[in-house]
Amino acid sequence: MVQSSKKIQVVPEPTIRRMPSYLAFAEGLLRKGQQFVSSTQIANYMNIDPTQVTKDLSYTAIVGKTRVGYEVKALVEVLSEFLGFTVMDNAFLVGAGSLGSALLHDSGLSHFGLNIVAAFDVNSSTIGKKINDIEVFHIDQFRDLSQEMNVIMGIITVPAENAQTVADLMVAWGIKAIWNFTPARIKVPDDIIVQNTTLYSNLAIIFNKLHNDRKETR
Amino acid sequence: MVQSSKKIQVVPEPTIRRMPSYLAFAEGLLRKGQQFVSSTQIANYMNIDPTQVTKDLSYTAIVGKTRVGYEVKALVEVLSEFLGFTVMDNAFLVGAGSLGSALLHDSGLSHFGLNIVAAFDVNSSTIGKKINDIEVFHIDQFRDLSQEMNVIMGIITVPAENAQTVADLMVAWGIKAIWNFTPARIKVPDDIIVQNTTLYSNLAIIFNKLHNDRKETR
DNA sequence: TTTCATTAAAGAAAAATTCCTTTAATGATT
DNA sequence: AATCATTAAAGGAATTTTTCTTTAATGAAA
Ligand SMILES: NC(=O)c1ccc[n+]([C@@H]2O[C@H](COP(=O)([O-])OP(=O)(O)OC[C@H]3O[C@@H](n4cnc5c(N)ncnc54)[C@H](O)[C@@H]3O)[C@@H](O)[C@H]2O)c1
Ligand SMILES: NC(=O)c1ccc[n+]([C@@H]2O[C@H](COP(=O)([O-])OP(=O)(O)OC[C@H]3O[C@@H](n4cnc5c(N)ncnc54)[C@H](O)[C@@H]3O)[C@@H](O)[C@H]2O)c1
Repeated sequence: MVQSSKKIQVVPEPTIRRMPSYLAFAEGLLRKGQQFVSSTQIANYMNIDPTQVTKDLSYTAIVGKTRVGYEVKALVEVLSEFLGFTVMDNAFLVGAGSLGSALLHDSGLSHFGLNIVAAFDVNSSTIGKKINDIEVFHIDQFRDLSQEMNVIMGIITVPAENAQTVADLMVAWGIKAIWNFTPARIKVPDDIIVQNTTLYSNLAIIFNKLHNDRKETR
Repeated sequence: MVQSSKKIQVVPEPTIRRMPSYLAFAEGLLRKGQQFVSSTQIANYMNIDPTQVTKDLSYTAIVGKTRVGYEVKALVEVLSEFLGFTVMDNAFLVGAGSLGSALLHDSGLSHFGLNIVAAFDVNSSTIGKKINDIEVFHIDQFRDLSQEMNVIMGIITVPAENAQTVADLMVAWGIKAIWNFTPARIKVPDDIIVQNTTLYSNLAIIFNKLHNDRKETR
């Protein structure tokens, strides 16, 4: 079948999912001063097949050296670049509750290219406060701020029943991607990217394995 | 090919991943008083193919009625049961920092069958406190408590560099499954179930789509 | 210098997953 | 009562992803 625009994204999603872990591993090796790392080593760390690693890495610019492996420093650079972690993207977070606060606290996000510039809520007890130096505004101020700052991503951490309302708001003010942490599935125009992160799916997988006495890592 | 022990887990992992969202949707309909729901409706909500829904649901006990769909009440019950959300499992959480606290606050977990009975940390400023009625102990008290309580799962929310230490501890005290929120990949015996939940993978997927001007939901 | 073992890379095969097609059932409409 | 349209279910095709196999390169060891 001829696919015109779909051919753009050739990198399999599972590959992209694994890459941040490759990166984290490589960064660790870099700190320890290791110069080269083989696909076998990475595969062993990840509990996957070595050819999976080479295939995944073949999507990036890096080339390995036979009998030696990949240069750790180059690997870190190439993966960071490839994953878009080197350019900072600005984001708004809506719902500065338990999960929202945790994300605001997470320095890992800024390390991986995401800069949360402001948070929003409706609860007067949190509005006006600063969480990890990020101010919490009332949701009504959303408009003014999104214009000023160059914000392309919205993070939704409100209760599930309010997810759609918040999503609509985000779309209205020109946000391009939404990271949705609620179990609710939101409806947005086709050109808006939505990434649903449902923690409970992971729970379901664990329970399934537990009840079937299985022993996989993945 | 003949598969002896591997045949036990016949349910595809992607199916299990989708099920909690079906459940959340069905629960919403139940609250609204809707009696039946068709695969088309569910698929529309999830932005997937309707046959995917029927195939997924075919792994459970529920049978749909032609021209009507699935009974919402039965669907909720069957999915909850199937996903193991009806039996409560006890868990320990180690690392009562930002993310750990968020999880301790999350009532969704107990709704989905996970009961965090105690938290552990090394930071004296949090030890002794209660987060959402769950007490934070010093990590050294881990042993005594895991014996007393019937704890089968360990949740790791410490900094990545301490993940392995904590995992070793959890294994030593008989925990059967580990839910690992750090980007580090931990090494455990084969019979221990590990579920890695790396939020940064989701970030990588968003960035990839953003940079390729794609427009998928998934 | 020669042999050996380890490795990346590429391509093929296998497996898993999704998507499509067909069939039969049945509530709603006429 | 007859027709129509919607739906679940089952099977198979297509696609995607993983795993296996082969090849060539090269550092280390003999
Ligand atoms: N806490 C967790 O660890 C966790 C885990 C998995 C999923 N989640 C999901 O994340 C979401 C949030 O969970 P939480 O535990 O942080 O809940 P929470 O109640 O602690 O926080 C929600 C926040 O959103 C705010 N809010 C509500 N409606 C709003 C609106 N329309 N606009 C702006 N702000 C609004 C509330 O004032 C509150 O501060 C839920 O959907 C939950 O299922 C949370
Ligand atoms: N905060 C987030 O939203 C977020 C998002 C994605 C991933 N993560 C990951 O989750 C992990 C924790 O992140 P965080 O933001 O909660 O960090 P944090 O620093 O807020 O919390 C870590 C906690 O672990 C405790 N700790 C450290 N070593 C310990 C040990 N050996 N035993 C027991 N407790 C110990 C610390 O005292 C601290 O309270 C990190 O690996 C991070 O990458 C966090």
